Amino acid sequence: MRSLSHCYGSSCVEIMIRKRIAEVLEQSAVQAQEGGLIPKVSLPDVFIERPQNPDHGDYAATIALKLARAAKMNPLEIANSIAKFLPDIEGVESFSVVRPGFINFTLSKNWMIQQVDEILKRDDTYGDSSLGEGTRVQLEFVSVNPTGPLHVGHGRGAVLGSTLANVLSRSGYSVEREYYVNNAGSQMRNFYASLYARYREVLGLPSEMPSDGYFGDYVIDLAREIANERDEVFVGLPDEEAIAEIGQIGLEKVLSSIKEELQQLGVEFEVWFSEQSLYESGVFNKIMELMRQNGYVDGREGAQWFVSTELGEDKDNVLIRSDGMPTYFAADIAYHYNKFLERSFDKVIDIWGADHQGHVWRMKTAVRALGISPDRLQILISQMVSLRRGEELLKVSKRAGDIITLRELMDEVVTDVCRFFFLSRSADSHMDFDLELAKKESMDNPVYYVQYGHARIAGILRLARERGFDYTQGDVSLLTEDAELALIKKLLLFPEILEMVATTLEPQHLPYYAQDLATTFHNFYERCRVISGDTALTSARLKLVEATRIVMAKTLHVMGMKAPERM
RNA sequence: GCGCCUGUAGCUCAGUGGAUAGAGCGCAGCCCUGCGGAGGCUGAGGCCGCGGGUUCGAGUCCCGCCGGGCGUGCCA
Repeated sequence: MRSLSHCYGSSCVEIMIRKRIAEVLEQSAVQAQEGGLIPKVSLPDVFIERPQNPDHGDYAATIALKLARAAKMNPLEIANSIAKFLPDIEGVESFSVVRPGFINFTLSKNWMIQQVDEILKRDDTYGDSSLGEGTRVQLEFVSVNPTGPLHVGHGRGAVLGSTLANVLSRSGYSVEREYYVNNAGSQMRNFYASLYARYREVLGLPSEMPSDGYFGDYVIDLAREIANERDEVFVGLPDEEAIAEIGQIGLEKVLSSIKEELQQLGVEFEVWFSEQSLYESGVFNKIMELMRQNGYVDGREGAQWFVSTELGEDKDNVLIRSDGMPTYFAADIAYHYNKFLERSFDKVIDIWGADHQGHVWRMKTAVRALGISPDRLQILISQMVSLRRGEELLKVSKRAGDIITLRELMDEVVTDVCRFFFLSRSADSHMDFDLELAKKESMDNPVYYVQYGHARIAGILRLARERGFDYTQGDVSLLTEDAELALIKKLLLFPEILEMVATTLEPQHLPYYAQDLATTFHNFYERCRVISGDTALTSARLKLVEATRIVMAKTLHVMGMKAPERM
């Protein structure tokens, strides 16, 4: 099969027939225009959809319907005109023009069946694409202040980010994952002071917590830990010095426990970027100067303001407080300057929690003020997570006393289930995480349903090996049952799912696909005996089973989950 | 008040402007002489919050209202 897209990799071949259909349709539409059958209006993006109704074929094009208005023609007539120029397409058996103007395509069964061999050949690169054409994209996520433990909402963002990183790197993007460590702001100072106060308290010395300090119990635990390890070495120091030193130790401890938890959740980063370094490297001063030169900085009330109203924002924002301390926002501007102009990422994706919503617009405005196209910055907001257990509904709030930490969640729920559940909801939606369902190790739990599918497949392949079957020469054309074809069709959908996730940055399609694939496989399994006395048929079916294993394992792996051989 | 998100089956949620709106759980049934029953099949259950609009076509886009969440600091 010939490749339709620019490939920069070695063994990159596109299996996506959908792309081919779109391309051919566009050409035919142009030809119809040149032949005078359709007025020469500008063509809409050719979108090929998957009809829900099998009577409508495997793919459907709506280009004629979309053209109708501009062309001032009956869409059916347009569709017929385009259809006149449609050449034969490999893999497409037939097409038909249907009222009110759809062009429906039906794939050739024979072609579809042959794709099983194609998948086996591709193995775990099946579904990879060159969509991104090597675009360098930075994915920044989690980036929680190291002032305390992660909560479940952070876990959601972490899973979202790591999954998108997997998908994008499979789709021809060069991806770098980064955690921005806010180790410089006033919140950190506040945390250090709180920790120091607790430390003195642990040692029975007079102490005073900052009024807006961190009152969580974990600070006391941390202080106790430090007191145990370091005894009373900080007692003799002047307060400022002691706070700085003990703060540094606290920061490292919190950070390493954050790292550990994320690792347990299957989330890793190439870069841990220090906010402090923005000041040390001079980028911060540089962007302040730049913004000043461009006339976006104004001093009033003792502070330095970003005059974002000049750029259409509804209010100005403080960059440097009247006490001389830069705001988080100002540091973030320097950080984004660093991302775009010093490290030259083509594209930056930030994943923030819903509580940072108000920051989105001004960040985009600031990027614009630096002369960078805001289109290169994409900010995803992951909404709140609520936990429930039966009737008990607990909201997760940083401010409230009863924080539910990611640690607590992971103590109860295994990683794969956490990941699958977090991924199953679109980032835009607030989610209810049902602990009861998550902990069930039964068919009620979709995670086990999917993984069971994989284990079942592994079991069949294991048995085949034990019985000495060599299916490498199997003839896939023996796969003619409806259940077999349905399974093959589902496998052919996989590259489209990956492309959709890479394009929309909405990974919830993955768990849904995984369930769908598992269901289709189980159905096939019920109807088609794989290992039987018919050696030829067995070999053919083993090929299909192996192809299914490849796709199912990959779907799970992209989601950061295990594909178990046994359960 | 203003900004962002959200409202789809009893519950939790999918649904790239298209043709008859889906899944899981729950509910009512059915299917084990053979590869993993942690399975398969069937059924009931919907004014897609409400009202306008755009469009050949709206769960999807726009406006208004109602309900829920988050934000709205010289916090991050």
